[in-house]
Amino acid sequence: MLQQSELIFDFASDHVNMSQLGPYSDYPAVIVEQLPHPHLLSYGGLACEQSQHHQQLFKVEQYESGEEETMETLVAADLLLNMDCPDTLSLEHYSQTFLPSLGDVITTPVTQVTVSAEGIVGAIDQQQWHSLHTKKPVSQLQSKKRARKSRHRRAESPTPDIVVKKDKYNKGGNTLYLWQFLMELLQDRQVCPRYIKWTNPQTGIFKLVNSKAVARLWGKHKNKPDMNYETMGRALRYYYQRGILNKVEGQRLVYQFTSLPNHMIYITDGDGIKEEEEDDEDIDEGVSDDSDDSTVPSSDQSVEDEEDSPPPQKKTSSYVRPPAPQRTRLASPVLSTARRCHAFCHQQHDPGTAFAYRVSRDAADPAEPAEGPVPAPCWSRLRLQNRSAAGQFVRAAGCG
DNA sequence: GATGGCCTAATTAGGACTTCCGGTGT
DNA sequence: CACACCGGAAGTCCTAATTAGGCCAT
Repeated sequence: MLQQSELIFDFASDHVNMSQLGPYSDYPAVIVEQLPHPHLLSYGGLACEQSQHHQQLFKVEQYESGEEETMETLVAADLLLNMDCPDTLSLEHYSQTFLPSLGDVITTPVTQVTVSAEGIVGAIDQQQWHSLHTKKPVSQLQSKKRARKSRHRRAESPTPDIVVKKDKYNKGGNTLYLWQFLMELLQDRQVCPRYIKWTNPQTGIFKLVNSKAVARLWGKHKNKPDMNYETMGRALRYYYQRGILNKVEGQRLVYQFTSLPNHMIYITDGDGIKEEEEDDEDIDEGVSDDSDDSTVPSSDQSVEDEEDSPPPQKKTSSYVRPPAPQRTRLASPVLSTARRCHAFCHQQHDPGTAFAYRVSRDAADPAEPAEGPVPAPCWSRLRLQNRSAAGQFVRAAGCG
Protein backbone atom coordinates (compact mmCIF):
# COMPACT_ATOMS: atom_id res chain seq x y z
CA MET A 1 0.00 0.00 0.00
CA LEU A 2 1.42 3.27 -1.01
CA GLN A 3 1.63 6.00 1.47
CA GLN A 4 0.16 9.31 0.64
CA SER A 5 3.52 10.95 0.44
CA GLU A 6 4.81 8.31 -1.92
CA LEU A 7 2.01 8.90 -4.25
CA ILE A 8 2.48 12.58 -4.14
CA PHE A 9 6.11 12.40 -5.02
CA ASP A 10 5.72 9.69 -7.56
CA PHE A 11 3.33 11.98 -9.20
CA ALA A 12 5.90 14.68 -9.20
CA SER A 13 8.59 12.59 -10.68
CA ASP A 14 6.26 11.35 -13.34
CA HIS A 15 5.65 14.76 -14.65
CA VAL A 16 8.67 16.83 -13.99
CA ASN A 17 11.72 16.27 -16.00
CA MET A 18 14.20 18.48 -14.27
CA SER A 19 16.58 18.50 -17.16
CA GLN A 20 13.89 20.03 -19.26
CA LEU A 21 13.01 22.83 -16.98
CA GLY A 22 15.85 24.85 -18.31
CA PRO A 23 15.77 28.40 -17.12
CA TYR A 24 12.94 27.49 -14.82
CA SER A 25 14.89 24.95 -12.89
CA ASP A 26 14.63 27.22 -9.92
CA TYR A 27 10.94 26.77 -9.73
CA PRO A 28 9.77 26.48 -6.23
CA ALA A 29 10.25 23.07 -4.83
CA VAL A 30 6.74 22.44 -3.88
CA ILE A 31 3.58 24.19 -4.67
CA VAL A 32 0.63 23.01 -2.79
CA GLU A 33 -2.34 25.18 -3.27
CA GLN A 34 -5.73 24.49 -2.17
CA LEU A 35 -8.67 26.42 -3.35
CA PRO A 36 -12.26 26.33 -2.38
CA HIS A 37 -13.68 24.43 -5.26
CA PRO A 38 -16.71 26.62 -5.97
CA HIS A 39 -14.24 29.17 -7.16
CA LEU A 40 -12.10 26.98 -9.29
CA LEU A 41 -13.86 28.03 -12.39
CA SER A 42 -12.53 31.47 -11.97
CA TYR A 43 -9.12 30.27 -11.01
CA GLY A 44 -7.56 30.90 -14.34
CA GLY A 45 -8.46 34.51 -14.14
CA LEU A 46 -7.93 35.61 -10.65
CA ALA A 47 -8.73 39.18 -10.08
CA CYS A 48 -5.96 41.68 -10.35
CA GLU A 49 -6.51 43.12 -6.94
CA GLN A 50 -6.04 39.69 -5.50
CA SER A 51 -2.83 39.28 -7.33
CA GLN A 52 -1.51 42.57 -6.18
CA HIS A 53 -2.41 41.68 -2.70
CA HIS A 54 -0.52 38.46 -3.00
CA GLN A 55 2.47 40.23 -4.34
CA GLN A 56 2.65 42.30 -1.25
CA LEU A 57 2.21 39.39 1.02
CA PHE A 58 4.39 36.84 -0.62
CA LYS A 59 7.53 36.51 -2.49
CA VAL A 60 6.98 36.69 -6.17
CA GLU A 61 7.76 33.55 -8.10
CA GLN A 62 10.92 33.56 -10.09
CA TYR A 63 9.36 32.83 -13.39
CA GLU A 64 7.38 35.97 -13.38
CA SER A 65 7.92 37.69 -16.65
CA GLY A 66 6.78 40.47 -18.81
CA GLU A 67 7.30 40.36 -22.51
CA GLU A 68 8.38 36.79 -22.23
CA GLU A 69 4.89 35.95 -21.29
CA THR A 70 3.42 37.01 -24.57
CA MET A 71 5.80 34.90 -26.52
CA GLU A 72 5.27 31.99 -24.20
CA THR A 73 1.58 32.27 -24.63
CA LEU A 74 1.80 32.26 -28.37
CA VAL A 75 4.13 29.34 -28.38
CA ALA A 76 2.09 27.56 -25.79
CA ALA A 77 -0.94 27.44 -28.00
CA ASP A 78 1.04 25.49 -30.51
CA LEU A 79 2.67 23.38 -27.91
CA LEU A 80 -0.69 22.60 -26.54
CA LEU A 81 -1.47 20.99 -29.80
CA ASN A 82 1.77 19.15 -29.87
CA MET A 83 1.71 17.65 -26.47
CA ASP A 84 2.26 13.96 -26.28
CA CYS A 85 0.67 13.63 -22.93
CA PRO A 86 -2.99 13.08 -23.56
CA ASP A 87 -4.05 13.92 -20.06
CA THR A 88 -2.62 17.33 -20.00
CA LEU A 89 -6.04 18.70 -20.32
CA SER A 90 -7.58 16.66 -17.65
CA LEU A 91 -7.08 15.49 -14.17
CA GLU A 92 -6.90 11.91 -15.22
CA HIS A 93 -3.56 11.51 -13.69
CA TYR A 94 -4.60 13.35 -10.59
CA SER A 95 -7.65 11.28 -10.07
CA GLN A 96 -5.99 8.01 -10.88
CA THR A 97 -2.86 8.45 -8.91
CA PHE A 98 -3.27 11.19 -6.48
CA LEU A 99 -6.83 11.65 -5.47
CA PRO A 100 -7.50 8.07 -4.53
CA SER A 101 -4.60 8.19 -2.16
CA LEU A 102 -6.28 10.94 -0.29
CA GLY A 103 -9.10 8.72 0.62
CA ASP A 104 -9.43 10.08 4.07
CA VAL A 105 -8.01 13.46 3.35
CA ILE A 106 -10.45 14.86 0.88
CA THR A 107 -13.86 14.77 2.29
CA THR A 108 -15.56 17.13 -0.06
CA PRO A 109 -17.15 15.82 -3.21
CA VAL A 110 -14.97 16.52 -6.16
CA THR A 111 -17.30 16.25 -9.03
CA GLN A 112 -14.98 17.13 -11.81
CA VAL A 113 -11.70 18.89 -11.66
CA THR A 114 -9.78 19.45 -14.77
CA VAL A 115 -6.45 20.84 -15.63
CA SER A 116 -5.20 22.41 -18.74
CA ALA A 117 -1.70 23.05 -19.82
CA GLU A 118 -1.93 26.27 -17.95
CA GLY A 119 -3.11 24.70 -14.81
CA ILE A 120 -6.52 24.34 -13.37
CA VAL A 121 -9.00 25.66 -15.76
CA GLY A 122 -12.25 24.56 -14.41
CA ALA A 123 -13.95 22.48 -11.85
CA ILE A 124 -17.49 21.73 -12.59
CA ASP A 125 -19.78 21.09 -9.76
CA GLN A 126 -23.24 20.19 -10.80
CA GLN A 127 -24.74 22.51 -8.31
CA GLN A 128 -23.13 25.33 -10.16
CA TRP A 129 -24.83 24.56 -13.40
CA HIS A 130 -27.67 26.66 -14.48
CA SER A 131 -29.76 25.77 -17.41
CA LEU A 132 -30.12 28.14 -20.27
CA HIS A 133 -33.06 26.25 -21.58
CA THR A 134 -35.23 24.42 -19.17
CA LYS A 135 -37.87 23.43 -21.65
CA LYS A 136 -36.44 20.07 -22.47
CA PRO A 137 -35.81 17.79 -19.54
CA VAL A 138 -32.67 15.91 -20.35
CA SER A 139 -34.00 12.74 -18.87
CA GLN A 140 -36.69 12.66 -21.50
CA LEU A 141 -34.25 13.19 -24.24
CA GLN A 142 -32.03 10.42 -23.02
CA SER A 143 -34.56 7.69 -22.82
CA LYS A 144 -33.95 6.34 -26.28
CA LYS A 145 -31.62 3.70 -24.95
CA ARG A 146 -32.35 0.05 -24.78
CA ALA A 147 -34.05 -1.22 -21.72
CA ARG A 148 -32.49 -4.30 -20.31
CA LYS A 149 -32.84 -5.97 -17.01
CA SER A 150 -32.62 -3.63 -14.12
CA ARG A 151 -29.25 -3.07 -12.72
CA HIS A 152 -27.42 -0.38 -10.91
CA ARG A 153 -26.49 2.04 -13.57
CA ARG A 154 -23.08 3.44 -13.75
CA ALA A 155 -22.59 7.13 -13.45
CA GLU A 156 -23.52 8.94 -16.56
CA SER A 157 -21.88 11.92 -18.02
CA PRO A 158 -22.61 14.78 -15.67
CA THR A 159 -24.73 16.71 -18.03
CA PRO A 160 -25.65 20.11 -16.81
CA ASP A 161 -29.09 19.39 -15.48
CA ILE A 162 -28.44 15.97 -14.22
CA VAL A 163 -27.59 15.28 -10.65
CA VAL A 164 -24.18 13.78 -10.56
CA LYS A 165 -24.03 10.24 -9.39
CA LYS A 166 -20.36 10.24 -8.90
CA ASP A 167 -18.70 9.81 -5.62
CA LYS A 168 -16.11 12.12 -4.27
CA TYR A 169 -13.33 10.79 -6.44
CA ASN A 170 -15.15 11.15 -9.66
CA LYS A 171 -16.11 7.55 -9.55
CA GLY A 172 -17.90 7.87 -12.80
CA GLY A 173 -14.57 7.62 -14.43
CA ASN A 174 -11.60 9.75 -15.08
CA THR A 175 -12.81 10.65 -18.47
CA LEU A 176 -13.17 14.18 -19.56
CA TYR A 177 -16.23 14.34 -21.72
CA LEU A 178 -16.22 16.17 -24.96
CA TRP A 179 -18.48 18.92 -23.75
CA GLN A 180 -16.26 19.40 -20.74
CA PHE A 181 -13.27 19.45 -22.96
CA LEU A 182 -14.81 22.16 -25.08
CA MET A 183 -15.65 24.18 -22.03
CA GLU A 184 -12.09 23.91 -20.91
CA LEU A 185 -10.85 25.11 -24.21
CA LEU A 186 -13.20 28.03 -23.96
CA GLN A 187 -11.61 28.93 -20.67
CA ASP A 188 -8.11 28.51 -21.88
CA ARG A 189 -6.55 31.62 -23.21
CA GLN A 190 -4.07 29.62 -25.20
CA VAL A 191 -6.86 28.19 -27.25
CA CYS A 192 -9.66 30.69 -26.92
CA PRO A 193 -10.34 32.58 -29.10
CA ARG A 194 -7.67 31.28 -31.36
CA TYR A 195 -9.26 27.92 -32.05
CA ILE A 196 -12.56 28.18 -30.28
CA LYS A 197 -14.40 31.20 -29.01
CA TRP A 198 -17.57 32.43 -27.50
CA THR A 199 -19.83 34.24 -29.85
CA ASN A 200 -22.46 34.80 -27.22
CA PRO A 201 -21.31 33.78 -23.77
CA GLN A 202 -24.59 34.73 -22.15
CA THR A 203 -26.43 32.13 -24.15
CA GLY A 204 -23.66 29.61 -24.30
CA ILE A 205 -23.06 30.01 -27.99
CA PHE A 206 -19.56 29.29 -29.19
CA LYS A 207 -17.82 28.80 -32.46
CA LEU A 208 -15.14 26.40 -33.53
CA VAL A 209 -12.89 28.91 -35.16
CA ASN A 210 -10.45 26.23 -36.17
CA SER A 211 -12.42 23.06 -36.24
CA LYS A 212 -9.51 20.97 -37.33
CA ALA A 213 -7.38 22.18 -34.48
CA VAL A 214 -10.07 21.57 -31.93
CA ALA A 215 -10.70 18.11 -33.31
CA ARG A 216 -7.05 17.40 -33.21
CA LEU A 217 -6.81 18.53 -29.63
CA TRP A 218 -9.70 16.27 -28.82
CA GLY A 219 -8.03 13.43 -30.61
CA LYS A 220 -4.89 14.11 -28.72
CA HIS A 221 -6.75 13.97 -25.50
CA LYS A 222 -8.50 10.76 -26.41
CA ASN A 223 -5.39 9.28 -27.89
CA LYS A 224 -7.12 9.05 -31.23
CA PRO A 225 -4.66 10.37 -33.76
CA ASP A 226 -7.16 9.99 -36.56
CA MET A 227 -9.70 12.24 -34.95
CA ASN A 228 -11.10 14.83 -37.29
CA TYR A 229 -13.88 17.31 -37.23
CA GLU A 230 -16.29 14.95 -38.91
CA THR A 231 -15.86 12.40 -36.18
CA MET A 232 -15.93 14.92 -33.41
CA GLY A 233 -18.93 16.49 -35.03
CA ARG A 234 -20.79 13.21 -34.79
CA ALA A 235 -20.15 13.16 -31.08
CA LEU A 236 -21.37 16.72 -30.91
CA ARG A 237 -24.53 15.78 -32.74
CA TYR A 238 -25.26 13.08 -30.23
CA TYR A 239 -25.30 15.86 -27.70
CA TYR A 240 -28.36 17.28 -29.39
CA GLN A 241 -30.33 14.23 -28.40
CA ARG A 242 -29.06 14.38 -24.89
CA GLY A 243 -29.82 18.02 -24.48
CA ILE A 244 -26.27 19.10 -23.88
CA LEU A 245 -25.75 21.03 -27.08
CA ASN A 246 -27.87 22.74 -29.66
CA LYS A 247 -26.91 23.65 -33.14
CA VAL A 248 -27.17 27.29 -34.01
CA GLU A 249 -29.14 27.32 -37.19
CA GLY A 250 -27.58 28.82 -40.25
CA GLN A 251 -24.18 29.33 -38.74
CA ARG A 252 -21.42 26.95 -39.53
CA LEU A 253 -19.33 25.59 -36.72
CA VAL A 254 -21.46 27.35 -34.18
CA TYR A 255 -22.97 25.43 -31.30
CA GLN A 256 -24.71 26.26 -28.11
CA PHE A 257 -24.41 24.77 -24.68
CA THR A 258 -27.84 24.27 -23.23
CA SER A 259 -26.46 24.90 -19.79
CA LEU A 260 -23.47 26.60 -18.35
CA PRO A 261 -21.84 26.58 -14.96
CA ASN A 262 -22.39 29.67 -12.91
CA HIS A 263 -18.74 30.38 -12.44
CA MET A 264 -17.42 30.36 -15.91
CA ILE A 265 -14.46 32.20 -17.25
CA TYR A 266 -15.51 33.91 -20.40
CA ILE A 267 -12.60 34.75 -22.58
CA THR A 268 -13.61 37.07 -25.33
CA ASP A 269 -11.73 38.16 -28.38
CA GLY A 270 -9.91 40.89 -26.60
CA ASP A 271 -8.33 38.50 -24.19
CA GLY A 272 -6.33 36.27 -26.30
CA ILE A 273 -4.32 35.89 -29.33
CA LYS A 274 -5.56 36.63 -32.75
CA GLU A 275 -7.85 33.90 -33.84
CA GLU A 276 -6.98 31.92 -36.89
CA GLU A 277 -9.45 30.89 -39.45
CA GLU A 278 -8.87 27.25 -40.13
CA ASP A 279 -5.17 27.67 -40.37
CA ASP A 280 -3.90 24.26 -39.54
CA GLU A 281 -0.33 24.59 -40.59
CA ASP A 282 1.18 25.07 -37.22
CA ILE A 283 -0.53 22.00 -35.93
CA ASP A 284 0.78 19.73 -38.59
CA GLU A 285 4.19 21.17 -38.15
CA GLY A 286 4.06 20.71 -34.48
CA VAL A 287 2.89 17.16 -34.52
CA SER A 288 5.77 16.13 -36.61
CA ASP A 289 8.07 17.81 -34.21
CA ASP A 290 9.73 16.04 -31.40
CA SER A 291 7.25 17.20 -28.87
CA ASP A 292 7.53 16.25 -25.28
CA ASP A 293 6.01 17.07 -21.96
CA SER A 294 8.58 19.64 -21.21
CA THR A 295 6.44 21.98 -23.16
CA VAL A 296 4.07 22.32 -20.33
CA PRO A 297 6.02 24.69 -18.11
CA SER A 298 5.64 27.49 -20.55
CA SER A 299 1.96 27.40 -20.17
CA ASP A 300 2.17 26.95 -16.47
CA GLN A 301 4.21 29.99 -16.40
CA SER A 302 1.60 32.10 -17.97
CA VAL A 303 -0.81 31.03 -15.33
CA GLU A 304 1.56 31.86 -12.58
CA ASP A 305 2.03 35.24 -14.04
CA GLU A 306 -1.64 35.81 -14.01
CA GLU A 307 -1.87 34.84 -10.43
CA ASP A 308 0.97 36.80 -9.09
CA SER A 309 0.83 39.93 -11.05
CA PRO A 310 -1.73 41.92 -12.89
CA PRO A 311 -2.22 40.78 -16.43
CA PRO A 312 -0.27 42.66 -19.05
CA GLN A 313 -2.03 45.73 -20.26
CA LYS A 314 -2.20 44.59 -23.80
CA LYS A 315 -4.27 41.64 -22.76
CA THR A 316 -6.92 43.84 -21.31
CA SER A 317 -9.31 41.36 -20.01
CA SER A 318 -12.96 41.42 -20.69
CA TYR A 319 -13.72 38.54 -18.42
CA VAL A 320 -17.13 38.25 -17.01
CA ARG A 321 -15.98 36.98 -13.72
CA PRO A 322 -17.60 36.09 -10.48
CA PRO A 323 -16.22 37.85 -7.44
CA ALA A 324 -12.67 36.81 -6.80
CA PRO A 325 -12.47 33.95 -4.38
CA GLN A 326 -11.15 34.49 -0.92
CA ARG A 327 -7.85 32.90 -1.58
CA THR A 328 -4.94 33.30 0.65
CA ARG A 329 -1.57 31.96 -0.06
CA LEU A 330 1.45 31.62 2.04
CA ALA A 331 5.04 31.26 1.22
CA SER A 332 7.67 30.13 3.65
CA PRO A 333 10.85 28.15 3.80
CA VAL A 334 10.40 24.58 2.94
CA LEU A 335 10.94 23.16 6.35
CA SER A 336 8.55 25.26 8.31
CA THR A 337 5.97 25.20 5.61
CA ALA A 338 6.31 21.50 5.26
CA ARG A 339 5.27 21.12 8.83
CA ARG A 340 2.34 23.33 8.18
CA CYS A 341 1.48 21.40 5.12
CA HIS A 342 1.61 18.25 7.12
CA ALA A 343 -0.80 19.77 9.55
CA PHE A 344 -2.80 20.93 6.65
CA CYS A 345 -3.18 17.40 5.44
CA HIS A 346 -4.66 16.49 8.73
CA GLN A 347 -6.90 19.46 8.67
CA GLN A 348 -8.49 18.16 5.55
CA HIS A 349 -10.44 15.83 7.73
CA ASP A 350 -12.44 18.90 8.36
CA PRO A 351 -14.14 19.73 5.10
CA GLY A 352 -14.98 23.16 6.30
CA THR A 353 -11.42 24.29 6.45
CA ALA A 354 -9.17 25.17 3.61
CA PHE A 355 -5.91 26.87 3.04
CA ALA A 356 -4.08 27.99 0.05
CA TYR A 357 -0.53 26.87 0.26
CA ARG A 358 2.58 27.76 -1.47
CA VAL A 359 5.87 26.29 -0.48
CA SER A 360 8.73 27.93 -2.18
CA ARG A 361 12.25 26.66 -1.98
CA ASP A 362 13.67 30.11 -1.82
CA ALA A 363 10.85 31.82 -0.08
CA ALA A 364 12.09 34.03 2.66
CA ASP A 365 9.37 34.91 5.04
CA PRO A 366 7.44 32.42 6.95
CA ALA A 367 3.98 33.71 6.47
CA GLU A 368 1.15 33.42 8.79
CA PRO A 369 -1.31 30.67 8.17
CA ALA A 370 -3.92 31.54 5.69
CA GLU A 371 -7.10 32.92 6.98
CA GLY A 372 -9.80 30.41 6.93
CA PRO A 373 -12.05 28.75 6.91
CA VAL A 374 -13.05 28.67 3.32
CA PRO A 375 -15.90 26.34 2.58
CA ALA A 376 -15.70 23.30 0.42
CA PRO A 377 -12.03 22.69 0.05
CA CYS A 378 -10.75 20.98 -2.98
CA TRP A 379 -7.27 20.15 -4.08
CA SER A 380 -6.61 22.16 -7.05
CA ARG A 381 -3.00 21.95 -7.65
CA LEU A 382 0.00 20.17 -6.47
CA ARG A 383 3.25 20.52 -8.18
CA LEU A 384 6.62 19.44 -7.20
CA GLN A 385 9.37 20.83 -9.23
CA ASN A 386 12.54 20.22 -7.38
CA ARG A 387 13.43 16.80 -6.21
CA SER A 388 15.92 17.64 -3.54
CA ALA A 389 13.81 20.28 -1.97
CA ALA A 390 10.88 17.98 -2.27
CA GLY A 391 12.82 15.43 -0.34
CA GLN A 392 13.38 18.00 2.35
CA PHE A 393 9.73 18.60 2.31
CA VAL A 394 8.96 14.97 2.84
CA ARG A 395 11.38 14.58 5.66
CA ALA A 396 10.25 17.71 7.35
CA ALA A 397 6.65 16.76 6.98
CA GLY A 398 7.41 13.48 8.58
CA CYS A 399 5.74 11.51 5.91
CA GLY A 400 8.75 10.20 4.12
C1' DG B 1 -18.07 -31.22 6.28
C1' DA B 2 -21.01 -27.02 6.43
C1' DT B 3 -21.28 -22.30 6.80
C1' DG B 4 -19.99 -17.60 6.47
C1' DG B 5 -16.84 -13.83 5.54
C1' DC B 6 -13.38 -11.91 2.76
C1' DC B 7 -10.78 -11.26 -1.32
C1' DT B 8 -9.83 -11.40 -6.21
C1' DA B 9 -10.49 -12.30 -10.99
C1' DA B 10 -13.64 -12.80 -14.64
C1' DT B 11 -17.78 -11.53 -16.75
C1' DT B 12 -21.41 -8.47 -18.01
C1' DA B 13 -24.03 -4.21 -18.83
C1' DG B 14 -24.07 0.13 -20.35
C1' DG B 15 -22.34 4.96 -21.35
C1' DA B 16 -19.69 7.68 -24.37
C1' DC B 17 -17.96 8.03 -27.93
C1' DT B 18 -15.72 6.44 -32.80
C1' DT B 19 -16.04 4.95 -37.39
C1' DC B 20 -18.36 4.57 -41.54
C1' DC B 21 -21.71 5.80 -44.57
C1' DG B 22 -25.25 7.91 -47.62
C1' DG B 23 -27.47 11.89 -48.06
C1' DT B 24 -28.60 17.17 -48.08
C1' DG B 25 -27.47 21.99 -47.96
C1' DT B 26 -24.42 26.01 -48.70
C1' DC C 1 -16.19 20.85 -55.68
C1' DA C 2 -15.28 21.35 -50.84
C1' DC C 3 -17.06 21.59 -46.70
C1' DA C 4 -20.52 21.61 -43.02
C1' DC C 5 -24.11 19.13 -41.38
C1' DC C 6 -27.34 15.29 -40.47
C1' DG C 7 -28.48 10.87 -38.40
C1' DG C 8 -28.47 5.61 -38.71
C1' DA C 9 -25.82 1.59 -37.68
C1' DA C 10 -22.25 -0.96 -35.84
C1' DG C 11 -18.14 -1.10 -33.37
C1' DT C 12 -14.62 0.13 -29.63
C1' DC C 13 -13.19 1.45 -25.20
C1' DC C 14 -13.75 1.98 -20.58
C1' DT C 15 -15.84 1.51 -16.07
C1' DA C 16 -19.03 -0.09 -12.47
C1' DA C 17 -21.67 -3.78 -11.02
C1' DT C 18 -22.19 -8.46 -10.62
C1' DT C 19 -20.79 -13.17 -10.29
C1' DA C 20 -17.82 -17.07 -9.44
C1' DG C 21 -14.34 -19.25 -7.18
C1' DG C 22 -10.66 -19.79 -3.80
C1' DC C 23 -9.08 -19.34 0.82
C1' DC C 24 -9.56 -19.18 5.68
C1' DA C 25 -11.76 -19.22 10.24
C1' DT C 26 -15.34 -20.91 13.03
